Amino acid sequence: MAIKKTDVATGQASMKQVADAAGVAVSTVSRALANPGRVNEKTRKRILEAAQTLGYTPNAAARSLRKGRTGAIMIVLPGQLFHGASQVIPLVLAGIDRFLAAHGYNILIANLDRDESSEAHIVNLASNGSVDGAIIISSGIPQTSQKSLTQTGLPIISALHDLSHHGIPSVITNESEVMGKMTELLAQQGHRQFFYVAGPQGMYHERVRLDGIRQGIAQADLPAGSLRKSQGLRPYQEGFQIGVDAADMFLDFAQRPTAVMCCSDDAALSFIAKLTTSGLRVPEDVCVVGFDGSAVGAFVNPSLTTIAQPAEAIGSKVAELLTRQLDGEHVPMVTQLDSAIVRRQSA
Amino acid sequence: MAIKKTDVATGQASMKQVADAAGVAVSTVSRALANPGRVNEKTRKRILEAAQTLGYTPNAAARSLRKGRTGAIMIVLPGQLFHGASQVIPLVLAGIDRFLAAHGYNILIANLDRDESSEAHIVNLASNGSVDGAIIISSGIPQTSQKSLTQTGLPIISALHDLSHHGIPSVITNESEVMGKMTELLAQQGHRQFFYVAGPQGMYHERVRLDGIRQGIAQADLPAGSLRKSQGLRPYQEGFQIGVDAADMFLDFAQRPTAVMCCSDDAALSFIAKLTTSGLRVPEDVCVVGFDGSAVGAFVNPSLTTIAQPAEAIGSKVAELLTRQLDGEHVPMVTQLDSAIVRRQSA
DNA sequence: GTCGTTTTGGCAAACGATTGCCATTAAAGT
DNA sequence: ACTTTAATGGCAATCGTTTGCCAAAACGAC
Repeated sequence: MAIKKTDVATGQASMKQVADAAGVAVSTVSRALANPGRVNEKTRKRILEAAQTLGYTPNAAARSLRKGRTGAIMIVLPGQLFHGASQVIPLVLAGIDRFLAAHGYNILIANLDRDESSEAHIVNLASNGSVDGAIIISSGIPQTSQKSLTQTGLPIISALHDLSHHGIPSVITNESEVMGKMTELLAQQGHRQFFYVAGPQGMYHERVRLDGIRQGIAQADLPAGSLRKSQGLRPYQEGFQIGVDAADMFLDFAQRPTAVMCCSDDAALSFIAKLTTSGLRVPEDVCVVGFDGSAVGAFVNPSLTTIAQPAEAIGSKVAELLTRQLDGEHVPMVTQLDSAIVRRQSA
Repeated sequence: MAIKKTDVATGQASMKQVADAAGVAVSTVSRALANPGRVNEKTRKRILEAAQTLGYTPNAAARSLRKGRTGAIMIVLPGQLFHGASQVIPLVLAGIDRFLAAHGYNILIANLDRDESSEAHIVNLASNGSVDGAIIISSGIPQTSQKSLTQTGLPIISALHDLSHHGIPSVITNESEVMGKMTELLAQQGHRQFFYVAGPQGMYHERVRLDGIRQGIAQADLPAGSLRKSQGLRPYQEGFQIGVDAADMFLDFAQRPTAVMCCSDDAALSFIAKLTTSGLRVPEDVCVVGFDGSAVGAFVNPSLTTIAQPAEAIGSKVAELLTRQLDGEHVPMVTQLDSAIVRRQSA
């Protein structure tokens, strides 16, 4: 603490220094910068010049301490990100980023993983005033043994997962409906036996997509037994292994289904690769459809029929809802956007 | 400002409230929490209990204002992230995250894009005291018309790009050497004409990799004219289009090269797809190798020969160097880690 | 019981910005 | 010229922590 007040070499310039340089009080500097009309245009210009010369940047900690807001939004990711070809999460992020940046918010990515320490970190960020709101992407509510994110009182919106029953406004897609439509389409093409390459059992997406398939099968007047599924022991991040495991199971069937629907494009790609290696032809012998609409799907052989979610739109919608909530508006508990079937060679 | 000091309903509990509840002064609470030995074990226990009951979490803004440090490290991404199958950046991130989390730092992802406003945002974060250090991943130095990141005085480390000539310690791989080795390997297999599917012209990676290929060609006693290359008009993010464009060029050659090396796996995948569609066989007619070691490469047909960078190791190394620099240690300007050739079917 | 030493806890000053309130000055109205 | 009103700038409190310094209390040695 031997540093003198007037020390200029200490990296950043403070408002005090700008004030001294311009010959005014700090309060005037503050107003000149934030409150356009409040200070005489002439002094204001002098202050701006001084700030410019000193390379002044307002200190974030001091500002948010005083204002009680930080202008930052926390993004909670589903964890162990990006281990496949799927681009859904990055695109959602891009949508969020675009909207929030345009509205003067910063985004703060809270986690790259979802282990115990990450959960603690997330809840802590929410509790210690680092952020003004949170967006949960495609996952459940972060919580530690002590406290859950909802208990922090922070405004939260969920993307891709329906968490409305926990009181969290959610932006989701009609994935159930689209899966049903896809099933009907395949049935119309003459398929009678279906196989679903499942993601992690019991997860939200799995429940609703499976529901959709079952409805599609009923709609096509086929027996419920027309659908078989893989076990669903792995998380989405292990998409390629999901496909490989499922292919092993598939190849062992005495009577093989002819239409295969996968929980992700990653799973579909490795599933197809394994089938091809075993001498089966896609789509001649077996039709395979993915899920996600990954860009890579257009550049593989055969190109991949899949379901594309409006990922970027979901992102900006979620961001919009959060900012509206921060402004005290009331937002709908469920917002639904439409996914689309992308028809290519594999089905 | 009509809120009374004693107002408890205001969300977060403050240290003052904990102090009151425990019947001590705030300074004692602070010491009890941070400075184990400094306060009597009995009062300490009472304070911890009070904190627990009130759900106290120290305010981040206040703490960092006082301490002058935030405990956060800024990550600068190369922009428009993750539009292909490459996993390099995410893996580097994972490595960074693991190391920094273990050492008590938070990570703050500064940008998802790299446009003008992102650059400004990055420089601003560095200037306003939000972070203690920065890691630049595979890109140049962020700068606005006013100020560059280096001028903020913030400790910086670079990953994947060699920025040592700007005074920034850098962790890179031997990509030049490996490309040379790969070229020699192909020459040994009998290939005499090479084609390089180029990334954005003039970029660091492009220069060193091309150098490596040229050296490999010289090493194999082949004329410099054995190497042709595509134009390199697109950024890495448009990897699939890079491959498609290059394939168009390739197919137009009167005398086609038989060995193709690509700047990314994305480019290799779409290049192969286009060739296959045009009736060429890989690897029988043309050998193709990628770059990145993407997971998807093992699950396509033919599976992709590629070069895998030690991405996660790079991440943790970069993080380690930064923490050491923050502790006042001197760190080497260049650290090099080894990439490896992954031999699969496409070459 | 006295004196010296070590614990232990509190006071108050920072950190850097924002903002309510007041004093001064300038402009306008009569 | 005198009063009223508006414009302008400064003082000082405040946000929630951390920490140097000091005083009180506890302890030990004699």
